[in-house]
Amino acid sequence: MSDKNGKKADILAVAKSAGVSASTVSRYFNHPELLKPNTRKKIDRAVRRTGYIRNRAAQTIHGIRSGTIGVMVPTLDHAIFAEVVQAFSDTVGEQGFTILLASHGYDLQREYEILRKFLEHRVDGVVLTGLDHDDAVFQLLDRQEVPTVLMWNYSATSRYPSIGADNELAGRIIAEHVLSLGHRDIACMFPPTLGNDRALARRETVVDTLRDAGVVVPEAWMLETVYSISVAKSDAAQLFDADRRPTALICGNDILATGALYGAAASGLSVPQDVSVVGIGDFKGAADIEPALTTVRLPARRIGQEAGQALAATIIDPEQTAGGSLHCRPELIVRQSSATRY
Amino acid sequence: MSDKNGKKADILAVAKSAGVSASTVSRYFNHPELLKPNTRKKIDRAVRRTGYIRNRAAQTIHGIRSGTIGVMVPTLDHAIFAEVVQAFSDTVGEQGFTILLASHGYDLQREYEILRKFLEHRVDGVVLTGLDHDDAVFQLLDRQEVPTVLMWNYSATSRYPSIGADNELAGRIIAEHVLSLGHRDIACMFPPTLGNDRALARRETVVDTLRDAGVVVPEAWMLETVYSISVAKSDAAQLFDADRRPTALICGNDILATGALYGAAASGLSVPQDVSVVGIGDFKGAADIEPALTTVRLPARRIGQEAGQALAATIIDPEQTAGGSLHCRPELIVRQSSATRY
DNA sequence: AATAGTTTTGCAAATGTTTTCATAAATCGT
DNA sequence: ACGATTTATGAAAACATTTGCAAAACTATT
Repeated sequence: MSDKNGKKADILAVAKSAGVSASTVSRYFNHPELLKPNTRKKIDRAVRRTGYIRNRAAQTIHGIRSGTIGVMVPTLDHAIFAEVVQAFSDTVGEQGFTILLASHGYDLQREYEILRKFLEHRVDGVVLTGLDHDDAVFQLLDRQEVPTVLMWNYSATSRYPSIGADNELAGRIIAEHVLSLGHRDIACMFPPTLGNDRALARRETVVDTLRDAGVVVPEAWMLETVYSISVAKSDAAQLFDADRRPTALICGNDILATGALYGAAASGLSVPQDVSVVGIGDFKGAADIEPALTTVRLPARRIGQEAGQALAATIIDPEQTAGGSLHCRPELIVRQSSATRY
Repeated sequence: MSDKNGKKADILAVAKSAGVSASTVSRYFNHPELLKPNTRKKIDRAVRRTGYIRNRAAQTIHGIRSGTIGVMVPTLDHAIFAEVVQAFSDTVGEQGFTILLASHGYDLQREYEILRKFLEHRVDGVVLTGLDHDDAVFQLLDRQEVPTVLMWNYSATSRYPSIGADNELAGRIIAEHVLSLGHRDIACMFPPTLGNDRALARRETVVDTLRDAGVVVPEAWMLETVYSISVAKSDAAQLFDADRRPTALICGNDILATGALYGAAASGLSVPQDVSVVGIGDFKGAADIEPALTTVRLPARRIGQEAGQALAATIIDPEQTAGGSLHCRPELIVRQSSATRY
């Protein structure tokens, strides 16, 4: 069925099989309108016959775009990042890009190494998660002049265009919500903030907002809990079983909040009557849990799309679309897990 | 600080800057042991000075491996796939591979297109999710002779090495568990099976196993529910609110089961006293929900690792490790959501 | 100091494509 | 049927590397 069954077909094999030159075959793919319909047909058949597949590596060394975008996330194990990546990938996929994906596990040194790998592959652009990165990372990006967007977080003053939610705002929103319900005895549960600027931003703002309202969170109520429902559950249960307990618990993300909800149940407390529990994120399922979780929505899907849109645009026309950061505003979603202190 | 600040540095710029030839620089990267320590040092400095980053595209056209692996999943929005991908990526990352990731959204035609893209990028290997794929996909793989593994599902007779769990077995295990508890009035809730061989395999086997035990599931109890906690919740609630209701509900995955648990609560039923609910998957959080979910564990993490291991091995030494499928056995995890019919 | 052997380096060809430029073929008006 | 345009094709250079081979630079041995 196929010519030259031995080695894999290259453009020359196709040319030979079609009785034309390599240049013509190249044009067949890149500028088909320049070919006579008849030649086009001949080449078409030859391509089929030989099973030829274009070699992007060979194109790339001509300075042609590689058609890849490097995407870096801390981990895919958090549904929220998976969602962002999915949306991003779909969006740029429509424009013909394929993503190179890697996760650094909150290790900034690894992030640098992976970025180098991306650049070795001559990605047309890169997306990093969050605003804070090793200085070496930024230097590398500067030097290589590769289109970059920082996604997930937003800051007007970020070093590269940032597209995402303002996590400080998210923290403020949820803190103000809890305060507005009259709570004064408030505990916090946040993930470790090392190498995680999102979590850090949220925590700081929550604490600040509470303090500005005259509420200080006692040391013992300032929980640092790893990203895990079961750990959050037991940490929360322990908190609730203590002599004195808070009337509200602000969690750094919905996973912790979910665990906290279970923890409350395990301690025999009912939410929101005995204690209010709130999260940040509006992860999938937050609406469905019992009781439905009050939280701040970080629009993951939209962020992924906007980031994809923006990066693809910059890659395709570097002049035009340089620079714009975009804020995907977080939004308070009040459900059943929070109520007025009574 | 850097020479030739204009254009991006290539190997020749480094060579010039170090006062050696391009070949020597190439060897510096590929066979450093062939260089004199002194030359090595000179080149080292020149690389730093010029900010040179190797161009894998240019290497790839010499038949050198591209260092990429194409990974195709239906979607990243299911935590379980995200988990597999994460494990896979980490595993092959250790061997220096970066993954090209794409999702086809259960559209087999798109899968073919994406596979072509992968091949254009000259991936060193590809991973597909599940056993069933368009014939064109298999033909392409055959023809291009690219190392391939099918992950997530296992079958001894798969067309390419498959590494994953036997979904039929998973279905049988959970069905037998429910039967063993004495249930006879059993409902099923499965996702749409179009383009989803995993779900199909599970459903078929569940139904068969029940029938073999003399239990037939009435039409009205055979729910087809999209992958969504909230939809599952309302579907389950509707099921439970009917005149006659089952004493057990077998769900095709843990997301549906989670929804069903909420649905039961909404209908005022307690699990497992009034009704047993079981899932398949053992997704993260299945252990933590109230009541903790009885399910069949599909070892996602392990599957990703094993698949990565196997594929990397085949790529690095194609002769040695051709072919081995591997079964990551599913395992019944009995928790609180199932109990003897009473 | 000269020879043989070994290690290190450079030259040039090769890799699979795109693209510029030149040429051949087709089309057109007369 | 003729030259003038226009259109379609091919030859060769370019891209950033690697690699086989040969030359050059060392070492060791006498």
